[in-house]
Amino acid sequence: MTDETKSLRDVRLEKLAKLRELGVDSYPVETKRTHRAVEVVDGYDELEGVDVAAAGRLSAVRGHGKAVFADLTDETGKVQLYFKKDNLGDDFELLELLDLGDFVNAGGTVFKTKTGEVTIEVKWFKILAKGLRTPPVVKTREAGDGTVETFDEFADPEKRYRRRYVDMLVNPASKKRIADRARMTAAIRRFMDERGFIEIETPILQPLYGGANARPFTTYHNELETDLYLRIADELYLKRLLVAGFEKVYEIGKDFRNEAIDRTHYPEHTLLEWYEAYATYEDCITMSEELIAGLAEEFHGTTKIEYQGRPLDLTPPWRRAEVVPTINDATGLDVFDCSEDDLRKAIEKLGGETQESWTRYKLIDELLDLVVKDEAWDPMFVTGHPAELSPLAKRSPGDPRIVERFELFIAGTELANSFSEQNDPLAQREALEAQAEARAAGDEEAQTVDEDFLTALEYGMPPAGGIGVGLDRLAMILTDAPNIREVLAFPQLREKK
RNA sequence: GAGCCGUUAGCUCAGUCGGUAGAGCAACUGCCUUUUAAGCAGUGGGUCGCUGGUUCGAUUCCAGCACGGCUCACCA
Repeated sequence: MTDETKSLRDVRLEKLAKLRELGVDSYPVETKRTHRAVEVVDGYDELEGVDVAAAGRLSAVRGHGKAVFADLTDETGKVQLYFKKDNLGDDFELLELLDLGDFVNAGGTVFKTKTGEVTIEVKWFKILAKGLRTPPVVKTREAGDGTVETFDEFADPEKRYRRRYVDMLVNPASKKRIADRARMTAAIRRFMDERGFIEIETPILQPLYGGANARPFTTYHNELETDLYLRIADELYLKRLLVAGFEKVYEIGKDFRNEAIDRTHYPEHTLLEWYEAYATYEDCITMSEELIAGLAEEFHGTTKIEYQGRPLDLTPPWRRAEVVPTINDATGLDVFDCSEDDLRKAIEKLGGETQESWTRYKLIDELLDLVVKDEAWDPMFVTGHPAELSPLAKRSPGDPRIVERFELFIAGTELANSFSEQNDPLAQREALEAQAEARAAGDEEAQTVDEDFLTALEYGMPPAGGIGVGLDRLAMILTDAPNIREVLAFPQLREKK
């Protein structure tokens, strides 16, 4: 804490002490509240002349000698309070001991000022909670055309993220994003539930991690005396539920990947996964179009939205691009019938870089990025990945070199990944053992062999379509957030030393 | 991990071609009983991110470090 903070804080501590001397409890238990702020404003026609009581924070104070105007802000918005010495007598002096940010309970008669603002003429008030810190004072002015000009916005990203409660307190847009995200999650659950899916929670602490290629967080359970991993995907457990006899399951939860943070990546990210028996990845295409287009309609009233100043058309059906033909067209190669050297040259020609250790399939993956993903803005399904890139997917009946899979790209980032799920226990074992080999050869992100999962498959898993959808990124698109941190309530920053 | 940029009052920002800093809002004092970025008058508040170097003198120049932002790499 700096000295300056202390001095502002000291002033408030002194006021708190004075209140105590006067016998005022600055943190009382009881609140009397009949209306929320915006209910008073919107209900003016019925409430004119009626006594109401509101509670909230003092967000502005405008003194006029023997009268004071103040804004009282609660979760709904703000209502103006009018304190008059004539009405309040000695209590009027207590206003001196209130500060911006204090929680206050006030009751009185609803009226409209000369300038037409709905206001409560206060007859009584009491402090509900004294604040010791001065909140940043952000002021706004509404122009005639409805645009809002903001002064001294609390804008430093570091300060905003480190004290997110202050950010959300003084920046309505920050708070709205978080609330919109919650609405989005609720809408998704409704969407899934309406279609007969049930949400089942699967383990976050896992003895083995799988279902994706990523480095995990490791932890230790004292009583079991064993290392455990924080899950990197829900996939393998949700598929066990298909074995168990559930036909439509989903889960919304956090996955943990021990990786760097950037604009679209965060180590604990929220994923929606669903699995539907007797469906294929084609069904997942339809359903993801319906889900996301429906959310756009719900949030924006249209599927033609804007993201970061650029039009984004979410109207289904969405474009599709097949991996192999697209790469072949762009490079003039046949990716299944050319040398690794050709692939490397093609990558360099497209402005990419390669690493010595990369396998053929990693090279193809890189080409995929360069050729397909970078141009994807409006939604695009990238389908038909080489089988070696997708150990948990079923091979395409028409071409065993590729799988029944899509990745969905929107606004330049991957939003979903889906396959017709591999349910052949022997083929699955083979694919996972190939992963384990790659792992032994140094690929830290290759998957491991989960014997219990393979055993489950041997009991029989129905054919199924499955998908994982990145909900942080979906929230970014729906709330026009430039950075993943904006859709997280409390993003992590490096500790200040 | 790399490159570029940033860090000055509670908040938003100026500024010092090197002589220990300013504004608005917030705070404090006074005036003001329909204001709303209320107004008017006045006051206080800063080891200029940290540590070193150069210098008579560093917040300013240089280096290192910390934290952050953007871009790239990695990745969903």
